[in-house]
Amino acid sequence: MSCSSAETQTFVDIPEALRRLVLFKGVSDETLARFSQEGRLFQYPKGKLLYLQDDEAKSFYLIVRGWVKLFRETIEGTEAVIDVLTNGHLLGKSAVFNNGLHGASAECVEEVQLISFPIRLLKQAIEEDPKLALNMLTSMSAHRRQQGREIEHLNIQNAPQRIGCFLLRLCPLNKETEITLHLPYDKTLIAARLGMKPETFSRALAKLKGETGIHIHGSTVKIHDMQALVSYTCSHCSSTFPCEDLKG
Amino acid sequence: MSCSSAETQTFVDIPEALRRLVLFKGVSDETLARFSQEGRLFQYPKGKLLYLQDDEAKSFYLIVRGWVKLFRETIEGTEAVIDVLTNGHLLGKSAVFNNGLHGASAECVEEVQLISFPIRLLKQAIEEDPKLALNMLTSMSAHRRQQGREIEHLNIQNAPQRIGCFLLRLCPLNKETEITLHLPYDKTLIAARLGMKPETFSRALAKLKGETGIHIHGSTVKIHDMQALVSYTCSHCSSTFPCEDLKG
DNA sequence: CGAGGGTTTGAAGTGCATCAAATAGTGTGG
DNA sequence: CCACACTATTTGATGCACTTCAAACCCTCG
Repeated sequence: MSCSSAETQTFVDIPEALRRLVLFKGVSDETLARFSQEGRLFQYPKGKLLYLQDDEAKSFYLIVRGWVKLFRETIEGTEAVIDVLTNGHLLGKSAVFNNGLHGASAECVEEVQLISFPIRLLKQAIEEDPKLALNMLTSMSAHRRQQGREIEHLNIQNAPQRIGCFLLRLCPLNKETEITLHLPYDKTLIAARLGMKPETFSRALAKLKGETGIHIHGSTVKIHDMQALVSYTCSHCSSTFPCEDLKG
Repeated sequence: MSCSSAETQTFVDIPEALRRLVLFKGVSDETLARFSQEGRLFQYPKGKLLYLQDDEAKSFYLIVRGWVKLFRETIEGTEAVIDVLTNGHLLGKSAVFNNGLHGASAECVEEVQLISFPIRLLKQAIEEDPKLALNMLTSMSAHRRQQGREIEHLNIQNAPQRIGCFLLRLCPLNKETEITLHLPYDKTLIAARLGMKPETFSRALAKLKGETGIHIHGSTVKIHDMQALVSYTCSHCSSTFPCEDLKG
């Protein structure tokens, strides 16, 4: 396994990490063992490019720690951020159905630990293990629904509402009381993720603050009236509040 | 099979129609026969609602003729058009992975002929026939890529460019010479499909005309310089021109 | 012919982008 | 611990794109 720049290896229980994934739920021990055996842990610094759009996909990855940005860019250099992924998310697996090519580029947003697996294992396992194929279908379907919501958001939510929606998806669902949370990555990236400019993000966040009484200090957000945030944000969306989340 | 309003039955070769679908490629004759046997042809008038978002899905559908609008709406009544489908497209199948609920509403845009199949057949067949599961994965994956492109378009293309992209996807790829085509459904609906208002569509189309030399008369579009259209449109997109299409 | 929906046009407003500059925050070396 | 460099974030001023509201036009169909 040849790898370019600054990466170190630490201990991670790969079989255990795999077992926790929805994608591998109910999958045969043999299959799991094969993945475990060929999985390799890496650590990459901020800025490390994992792969480029249209690269041939040799591996797919499970993120163990840190954030990875998925993006595509036009000839003119404009960049569209597709998604930003972290712990427990899988990366690059859909190349299996894309002629073996990556559909987007992936870059580490900060120091990242991930496990890489040969993508041929996945391709093979999907064909041989029907359970894995079903899991893949479930996960892909959830992803599709999520994308559908995003298309809708871009169409009918304004900037402050898109931010509200982003914040709500960070909230733990159980507690009723005041919620404090931290923005998971920097505001510029959140802005790009939501399809807006940093300046717009800043102003929209200020507006959201005024409209819903949330409190912001740096990357800390305090929500004391969840209901106000939900009603301001979700009125312009066809989904009802606790929107499903997705991993894998 | 109970059905509400004005529908009539005509002859359609259901086994043949199924065989043409990518989704059923390589699927066992037995499975195909089961679907054929339970498939029912219907004809619905313009405006007919096939199902509503969050309805329990009893059937999925294969469109034989006509156009069907897929949409979702907010509590406040704003409508987002997800997609508009026609001949050879399947409708409602993803409910299998959505707890048996439809993820969007579906309405006939004009007189429509379609074949309905019990969705339980599909659910069952996916679990029993690995080939069908794989086909489903392939088709879902293509759909996901398409959605990805749409998210990108909403982010980085302007209105005239989105229309240009829409037109390009209607063009046959072989011929080099002048292309004449007809808008497949009315402009108001195209506008909604592209995430803009009818007025914007009208003005943006006029602008596109000025920029690329296309000619428009009613619903007829003449493109004499394909290259001009491609370069105006696709410069703000991360995909290169002949974007893949998808059915099923 | 007249009604009604689809389409276009005009005038005015809103939201987001852009450009420019100030401010806050972070990490570095001294 | 401070000064500097550099980046992230905010703020202000201005412009463009798309929307909104209103009205005209056009086409089809009864």
